[in-house]
Amino acid sequence: MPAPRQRADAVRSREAVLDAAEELFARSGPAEVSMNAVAAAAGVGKGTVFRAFTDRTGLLQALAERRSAPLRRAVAEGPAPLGPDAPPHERIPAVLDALARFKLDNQSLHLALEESGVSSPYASPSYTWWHTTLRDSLARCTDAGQAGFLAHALLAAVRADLIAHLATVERLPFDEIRNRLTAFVHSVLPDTPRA
Amino acid sequence: MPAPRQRADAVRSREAVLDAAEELFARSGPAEVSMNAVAAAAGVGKGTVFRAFTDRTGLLQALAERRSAPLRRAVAEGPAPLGPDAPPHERIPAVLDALARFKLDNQSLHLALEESGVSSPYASPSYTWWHTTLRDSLARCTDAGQAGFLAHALLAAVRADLIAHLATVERLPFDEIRNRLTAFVHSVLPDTPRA
DNA sequence: TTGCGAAACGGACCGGCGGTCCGTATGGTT
DNA sequence: AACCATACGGACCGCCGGTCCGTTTCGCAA
Repeated sequence: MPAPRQRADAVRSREAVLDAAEELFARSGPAEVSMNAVAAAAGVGKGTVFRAFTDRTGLLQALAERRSAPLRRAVAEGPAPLGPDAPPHERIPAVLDALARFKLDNQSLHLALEESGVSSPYASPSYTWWHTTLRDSLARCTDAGQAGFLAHALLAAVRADLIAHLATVERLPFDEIRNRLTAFVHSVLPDTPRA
Repeated sequence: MPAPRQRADAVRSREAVLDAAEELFARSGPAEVSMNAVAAAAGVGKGTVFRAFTDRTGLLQALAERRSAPLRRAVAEGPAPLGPDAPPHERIPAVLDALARFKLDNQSLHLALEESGVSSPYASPSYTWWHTTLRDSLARCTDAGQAGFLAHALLAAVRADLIAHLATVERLPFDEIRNRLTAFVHSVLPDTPRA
């Protein structure tokens, strides 16, 4: 099964839909954008959208995937402070900081993702990847069981809706968020000077 | 405006709907239950449901309100360790522990609530109340700004979907969750012995 | 007890959603 | 050039949350 290949028009459509969706989501809230609207904006039939992405959640995930690829690469194989070679005390705060910034920059997309579908965000492969990465770094500072929970707790602190709330409702400037988040992360890492 | 009074049938209906909804939500997942189904199960017309609760979110909130009243009372005016007289180092872990247990016991309801509607859970009065309570306790251990963020972070660690994930997917027994949560909370409180 | 206006009832109805289906058009291959 | 697999598009479906309005019920006052 050497790669089923895709027809040229198919890839063109796929790209067009992705672009249109990105545009629409950026402009208005997550639940406001219907699949119909996406199809129309992409200049494509509805069926095409669903063939390419299966369902709404699929489209959202593909979008998030594309958008987050650079950050994930930076964490998976980049240089310090994000990359795997950085010492945990440096890497963990850096990763959370980057995640917070990323979620803030892509608010509507993440809100859409976290609330889409019936299932929790915890089921998504993306969450699992971040959790694993973080847990492995944490395991170098804490005992294993606690590392797993801690990774969840840290990720919970940068959930899109919380960050959005801090920025939008509480009107905290991003630097404030960043400072408090960093202080929080340090307080959770053992053997680290308190802020 | 001394209290508009309500007709007897209205209160009867309201109660019936609440009961039926509680039953249905407990039995199956949150998104699975339609307003139609609730109305039918309550032996009541759809219009009645909407007159009593305005919309889906309203029903969910009313349900959560009713269910959480005892816990909120215990925290607002009960004895230590939950009540306001308990010292922060004792009260904060106790409150989070109680919240975790509560969310686990009422999974489907809370999942429904957190994902309902367009708006984030952070907009609900209920969240605000918990946040304020926690922040005020925290303010006795930390500087004010950090207390606000910390309260958010702690509450994020007991979000319904996370707790549900730990219990259901990771199959952690509740006591494990409780232990790790408590250890986490302590690590965040300054001037407290580490576990 | 009866009469009557206000309040609540119920379910047909609406617009719009996510998702499917299938006749038609368009690659790519020989 | 001919052929068929693949992709296209948009009419169509079932269902949902929410509204509307003719009918029933409640409770007060005569």
